[in-house]
Amino acid sequence: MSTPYQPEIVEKAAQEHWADVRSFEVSEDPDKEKFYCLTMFPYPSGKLHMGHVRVFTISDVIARYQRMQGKHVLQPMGWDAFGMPAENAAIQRGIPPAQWTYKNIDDMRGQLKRLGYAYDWTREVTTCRPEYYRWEQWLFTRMFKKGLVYRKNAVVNWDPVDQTVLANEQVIDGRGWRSDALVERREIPQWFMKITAYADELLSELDAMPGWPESVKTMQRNWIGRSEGVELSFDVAGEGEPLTVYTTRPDTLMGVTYMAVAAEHPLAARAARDNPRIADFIKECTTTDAAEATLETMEKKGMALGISAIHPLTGEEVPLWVANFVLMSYGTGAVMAVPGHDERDWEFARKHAIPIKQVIAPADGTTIDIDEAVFTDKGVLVNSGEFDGLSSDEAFNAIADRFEQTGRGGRTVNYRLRDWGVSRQRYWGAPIPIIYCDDCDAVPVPEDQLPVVLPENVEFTGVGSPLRDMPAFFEVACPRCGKPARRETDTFDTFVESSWYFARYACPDNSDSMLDERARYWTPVDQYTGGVEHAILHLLYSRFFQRVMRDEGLTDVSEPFTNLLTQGMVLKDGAKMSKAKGNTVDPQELIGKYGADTVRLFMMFAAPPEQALEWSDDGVQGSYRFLKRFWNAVVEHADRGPVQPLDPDRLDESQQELRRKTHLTIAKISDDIGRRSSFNTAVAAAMELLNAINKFDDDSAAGRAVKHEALESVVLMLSPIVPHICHALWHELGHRTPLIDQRWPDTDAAALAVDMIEMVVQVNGKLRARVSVPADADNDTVQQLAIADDNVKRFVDGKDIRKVIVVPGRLVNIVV
RNA sequence: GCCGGGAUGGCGGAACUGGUAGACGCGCCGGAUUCAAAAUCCGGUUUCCGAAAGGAAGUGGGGGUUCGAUUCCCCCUCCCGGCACCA
Repeated sequence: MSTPYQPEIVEKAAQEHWADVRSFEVSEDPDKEKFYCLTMFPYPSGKLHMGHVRVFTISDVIARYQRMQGKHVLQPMGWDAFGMPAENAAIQRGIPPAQWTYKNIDDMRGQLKRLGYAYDWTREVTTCRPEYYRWEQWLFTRMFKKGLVYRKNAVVNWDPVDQTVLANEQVIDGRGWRSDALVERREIPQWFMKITAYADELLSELDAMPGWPESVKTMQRNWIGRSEGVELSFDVAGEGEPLTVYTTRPDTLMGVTYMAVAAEHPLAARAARDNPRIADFIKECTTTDAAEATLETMEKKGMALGISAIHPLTGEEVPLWVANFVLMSYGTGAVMAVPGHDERDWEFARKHAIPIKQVIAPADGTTIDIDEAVFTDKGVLVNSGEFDGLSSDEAFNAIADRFEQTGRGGRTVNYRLRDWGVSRQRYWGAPIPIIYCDDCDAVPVPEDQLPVVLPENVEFTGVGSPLRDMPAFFEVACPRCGKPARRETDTFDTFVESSWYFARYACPDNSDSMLDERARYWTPVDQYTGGVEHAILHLLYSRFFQRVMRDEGLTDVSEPFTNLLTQGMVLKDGAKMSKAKGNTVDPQELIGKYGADTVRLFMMFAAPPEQALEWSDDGVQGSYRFLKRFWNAVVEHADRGPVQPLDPDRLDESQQELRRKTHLTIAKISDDIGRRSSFNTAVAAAMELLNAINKFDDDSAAGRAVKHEALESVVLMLSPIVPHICHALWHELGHRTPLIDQRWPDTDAAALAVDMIEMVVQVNGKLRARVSVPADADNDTVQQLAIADDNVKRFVDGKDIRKVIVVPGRLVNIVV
């Protein structure tokens, strides 16, 4: 009786072997082709969840596959350890955020090890450690000196009851999640990084990134939102300062019938001084959260200010409105409104009985009724005086020229992208290295005083940051003049840590500089894998930081991630697994029941990596069943003793057939994993081959040799996905050297050759027969064979053959 | 609201460049084994008509291009991700 499959024993043995010989620890070797395989590092939230298991397994399969291709593979792991959940846990359980975080990291590291991932644990990075975040503090001070960071007022969600700033996530239906108070938009001074200085480069380089999904590049392009337009100024009656607006459609300028400013705009404030209704309206506008989705979906409201702007071309007066959909943080906080040719302006004008003027007519000469429907396409100018008859594009230039000549505006390039606000009014983050001095203003902390260490043993109440109650932290001397000064108590956005960790894995132990020569060897990341929810922010900030580091002379690399794979979520009952929904499945439990390999196999088999994966308990059992069949097939074969060497020239037909299947499968799986990242079909192909092996009943010496080759191939090809069972089965097949050091199998082209192929015959596009034809038959022969088929005759006889299409090797379509 | 993605048997999915729709797995049905059950093994399984051979329909809905469309184009519905302080 053979040994049954016992995952716990098999997996322990494999993991001990990898640990003993330090299989995954790598150092720089310029003679070898490197492959840097990285997963978006996890937030240490407590325990591993299925989403983690999925993304880490995908990455591990790629890393192990590349290693078998002979690459020198680095796969590190670390912790995105700052963030709000630690503060929440601290409030709920009275544990300091640091203590909670370190405990979670220890738990999750243990779970990762049990899953057998090929990580170089000597490079582990934890972002809440001063030895990590000191370098982003250092880079911030460098950026300060270059003018790449600056301070300005910016909007936050203010909870008037708890007297705290809330994250967008903490605002539920416009109310604070704990206080239930209506949230207000409030402006406070915050630090910004000038990502817009890199907008052009971040945009144009996307064209040279074939390794990224088109969808992600499109999202980034749209997010950066480069537009070419015209900036023009309107005089305001009774005001010295003109009102400047930006438009991409200066051709519609003659159709302006009103203008709108943001609630926070000085002109709105002026009008509110002697009009309490306007003051109330402005108050109402700021009683909302700051999320763009909220502002874009709420009812469009506005109020006339009783102030007029002067149309810069006609001199006519147009009324000025304050509107809740105009944002102070976008552009100038003011827009010109052309209701005839802009959807939102049209609806607003209809609602408030503002005149709608048609100034663009369709280019094809059709007439339209502008009071019935808005017309947003480009066309030909009408009702526009001297510009009548020009096309929209001609008018764009004519009007832009006019403003440039009069000095009242001109062509500008505008970006939707805004500078990155990095200040957070929270405790559990990296301190922003700034000291405020009454005389010297904001002074960056000098390099020799870094890091600014976050005190870890704190009393955490949840109302405001504890740093504000710690004079020992914030009472400092001004680094420039030595007078008493105050340290910044805001911390960095946690996206700052995740914007450069990938580079730090190359040299996590360097205490003298942010990066060193080792980073030049390992970066850029060859394969980056993570959730599609990071398609814009994290990936764009990382691309920005990489360039800042480049311009600081730390690296020559501009793009941090050469190839990107965005994996889908893990769902159960059609919804994302989450504690709140109570539909989570604990990976630990499943590993205990079936072993890590079964969980890994199911994750890779159940869905393509980019798509959402629907959890299925039955599916996991199916994966377990497959591994048992796999185990038994190899063990039973091995139990029959050693095999003779394979002689490919002396095989009978069924032996040739199995050998052909083996090499077809090698070609298929190599392509699926290596080129397509299509792991689910790779597993399916391996299952098919194993089914063929199990049906192959031939105990002759040649038969056993063919079977041996087939089983070895399956073991090698499944090893990136289920490395533990394959490690054991490789030994079972008689090998002394461990599987982890084996190369990927090669396809033998000679084994793929066939004499006859099956072709499909269609009549008028409908499948009518299958015919067997010689592989080298020409089109005429194929056509004759197809028409000779009895069932084909039934549909062709008595009709005229109009056309015959032969797709070589595939099908014949007879059109009658 | 805006940007990106998705929809295929009872279920997860396959069909890669416009060329056999439903690979592989789950579930279910039937059989073998068993005192019995579990486990395992063998066979079947899109729907409808038919004993079968075979035929008809069929990839979210509507239209179009093509000898041929799950695949390309237009319109629509629903679902998911992101929207700058969740990570």
